[in-house]
Amino acid sequence: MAPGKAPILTPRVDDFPRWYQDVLNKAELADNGPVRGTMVIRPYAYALWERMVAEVDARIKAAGAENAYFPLFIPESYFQREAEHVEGFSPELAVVTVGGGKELEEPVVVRPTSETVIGEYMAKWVQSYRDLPLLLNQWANVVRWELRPRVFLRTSEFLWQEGHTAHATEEDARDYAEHILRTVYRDFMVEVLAIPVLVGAKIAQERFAGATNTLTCEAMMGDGKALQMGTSHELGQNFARAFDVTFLDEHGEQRTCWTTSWGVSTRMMGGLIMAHGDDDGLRVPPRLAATQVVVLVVRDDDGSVTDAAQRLVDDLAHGGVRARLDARVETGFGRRATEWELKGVPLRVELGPRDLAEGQAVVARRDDGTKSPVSVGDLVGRLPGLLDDVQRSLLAEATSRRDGATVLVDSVAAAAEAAAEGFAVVPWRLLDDAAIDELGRSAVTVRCLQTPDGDLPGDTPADELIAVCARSY
RNA sequence: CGGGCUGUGGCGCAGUUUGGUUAGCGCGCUUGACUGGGGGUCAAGAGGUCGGGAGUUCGAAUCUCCCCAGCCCGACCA
Repeated sequence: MAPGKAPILTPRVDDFPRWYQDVLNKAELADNGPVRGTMVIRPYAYALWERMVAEVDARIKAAGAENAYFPLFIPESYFQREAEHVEGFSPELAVVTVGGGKELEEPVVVRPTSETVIGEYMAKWVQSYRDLPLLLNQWANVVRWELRPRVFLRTSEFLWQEGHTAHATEEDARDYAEHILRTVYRDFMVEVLAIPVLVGAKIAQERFAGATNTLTCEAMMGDGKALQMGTSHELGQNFARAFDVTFLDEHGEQRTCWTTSWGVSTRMMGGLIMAHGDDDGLRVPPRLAATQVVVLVVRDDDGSVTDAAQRLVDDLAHGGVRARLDARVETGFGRRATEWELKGVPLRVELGPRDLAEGQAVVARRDDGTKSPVSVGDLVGRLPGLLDDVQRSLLAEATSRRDGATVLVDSVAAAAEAAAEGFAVVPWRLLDDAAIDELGRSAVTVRCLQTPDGDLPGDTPADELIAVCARSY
């Protein structure tokens, strides 16, 4: 940005939430919906979401689950069947009481999550141990009425994927919940989103309503606060009992299933923005980017530059690069460059008459802002490698920022202080209920429990675990 | 639910205290010219039930009353 010019976005250090809002607007990502707490996802953001869906969906399928679709409307009575589930969700339910102009005999809940309906059908479909495991997933919208909405992070309606599985044994269910967390969620977040995430278990107070164990992927945002990016739950036999999901085992014994559920949502869009965004806007990691390279025609007097740029885009596309042409020469160069930076396109190729005469183009990296000339003939060969560099550098930057803002402490007071700026890691045995209350007074919560080497707790004794504490979204 | 604040072109705001001709400004938008390697310059335009209703007044964005919406803080929360 030219010195002396007013910044396009509120600088992050001045007001991070304001910056976030500015990015949503200026990068044309989303608008608020007409009903409080709802959002409109604009095309550029939706294209990113579609990329997330494609990547996550492929991993879910690789984990053996199949897609299905269950209804948006759920009989209210279903929610009554699992005590903790009702208690947890009733404050945020949207309930339909009128249909077709008539008062409904039984009110209908707009799904906040689908354990209950899916449980009902699992009970029908699972009869024998041969039907297990039953591995289902659905892509859907859900509604949870929110009092403090924030676009992408907490909205009353959001898009997500919810997996629901039934297993013959507790061990099998536990393994699968862990498998999803590691090979679907963590892998996607680290490898595609370039966001380093901590895997861990939620403490009892933070568990999903009705779960026996909740596993989580926690990321650190640019302001040091934590964001829960995805969760995978062991539901024990709570829902299986409530919905009578049972089977005959190989010995002819009637047994109750063990179920899991797991989800990631459009909240990841918020995570993407806040983990990688800088004062110039969004920075999209290349593996996620719907547009990896924008070829920008700087100026064109006779059409020759645009022709060359179009050929380049075609060649890149043939080489498997998601490239896009910007030949809007009637719009100033600076404006267009700024626009693509706001949108975080990883690489920008600038092509003008001057370049064309010299047989080169200028390649600008969004991650570090550097520009370098590359001969036109080399572009198709070199850009894929550059995209890999950008991908790596975004992950490296996010990782070192997180590690730099993570402090090991050995007292509750020190944890509260450290968590004001980032993550505080404290021995779990130091945190009794009173300590958790004390942290809460500084808006600090236990984000997850881990083994000392940063893995899921598994069977590790509780007094050997560490607690990651932070403020959170 | 309690306390505080705000509603004025698409967005952000001034004007309200002390009522007074035609309601301004920045950004954005449209058209044109010159431009063009970082939101370029100049010119000409479009766009308004001043949140809604009632009242006071010769006259209301401005004063009074009622209502609505949103924001912040508290309380409550996967």
